[in-house]
Amino acid sequence: MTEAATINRTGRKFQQVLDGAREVFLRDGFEGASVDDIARVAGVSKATLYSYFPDKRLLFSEITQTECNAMAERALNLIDETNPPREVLTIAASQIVPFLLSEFAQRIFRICMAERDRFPELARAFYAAGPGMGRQRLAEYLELSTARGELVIDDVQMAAEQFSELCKVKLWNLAAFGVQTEFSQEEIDDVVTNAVETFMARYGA
Amino acid sequence: MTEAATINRTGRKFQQVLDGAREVFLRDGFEGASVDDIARVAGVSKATLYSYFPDKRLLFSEITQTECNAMAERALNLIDETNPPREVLTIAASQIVPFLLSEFAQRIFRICMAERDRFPELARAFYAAGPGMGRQRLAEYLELSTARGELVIDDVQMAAEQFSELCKVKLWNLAAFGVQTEFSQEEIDDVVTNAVETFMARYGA
DNA sequence: TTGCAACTAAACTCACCGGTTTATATTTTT
DNA sequence: AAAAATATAAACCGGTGAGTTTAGTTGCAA
Repeated sequence: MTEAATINRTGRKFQQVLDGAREVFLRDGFEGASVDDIARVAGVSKATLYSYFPDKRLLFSEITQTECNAMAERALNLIDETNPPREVLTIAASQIVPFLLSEFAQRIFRICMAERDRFPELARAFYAAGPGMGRQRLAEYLELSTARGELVIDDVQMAAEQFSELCKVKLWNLAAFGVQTEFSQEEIDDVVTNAVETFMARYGA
Repeated sequence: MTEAATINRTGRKFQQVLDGAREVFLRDGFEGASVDDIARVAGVSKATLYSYFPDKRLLFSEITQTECNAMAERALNLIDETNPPREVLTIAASQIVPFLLSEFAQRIFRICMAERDRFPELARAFYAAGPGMGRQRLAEYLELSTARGELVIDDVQMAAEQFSELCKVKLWNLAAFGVQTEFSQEEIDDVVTNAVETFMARYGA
């Protein structure tokens, strides 16, 4: 007994269900999304949906985990370690800032916050795959660059955190609180250059 | 006609309702809180509650607006402008960091994120009363200190934002994503001194 | 004492939602 | 073509939650 309550991935319309669930969950969050709505958007009957997934929670976990992995993948291929720090950091910031402001990153972040009590694992997984991974990657570069004598850093983890945080200045709060949703290239560049400038003022060789 | 659907503040137990609603909303958020539960915690019948507030939404707005104003009040009396920047900023950061990590600030933030689509005004009001107000206050000090020649800042708004953001390093993310909830004085001091150090490296005279 | 206003508990309406079942139809396999 | 697997619509179940109604109680003021 004790049915494993697992996911049945064999059906013809499995991918349709995933796609529909992704759309609705990203739009409405966990509580906000109704299973009927997901089935309708997926172009599938509710019974079919339930023949793949034992319940709503597992469907939600599946979607968000997939999304987190996809994000980690994207975040990984950002840094070219051969250039001098100022250049590397400027390029990195130029990619980090718009990503942090993207509809996608903002949605996922909000869902994590909203469902943190219901799904503590979700927020933690997102942290590990997203901000945590990015900072780790950055810390490795800073370590290398310090060894080369290009930077002077005693605590690379702290330095990496500070740089990430400097990338959130101004615009991220505006986006998160819904005060402003569109950002000009000038606004972004301003944040990027100031992040690099402040970072280099402290850690530049 | 078109009943104003307004709040009736005259009843004897009005304050009880507010107190109960504050507790339950802060604990469970908007969707998570049931009106029955609020009435029970407030020690009041549901009919009485509905004789004060036309609906749940308005009750929620009332509570959160009150909370935001209270927070703005607290945040205002932080800075003593007569001391040198390094000291002022260290003291400010020492108060800002623990506040950002407090159960209260975290709860309100999460509720704002969770209900951003349902109550866009709520998140914006919180931003204006909280982060926005704090940064404005800090910017004024930086302006003053720059005029005195103690600091060298061309864009004080940007500098204020950077300092606030440096206060969020490491610990705030851990708290927001539920990875860690308790923080030692050492962890906090580490963030504070590094925030001040980095800030002064860029903007110190 | 009477009358009135606030309050109460409890039952009730109505809508929605997660999940199941049923009876039928379509595809795929043999 | 027959059998087996898969999908379907629609009805259904049990539960919950917002908001209303009702019938009765408390307390105060004239």
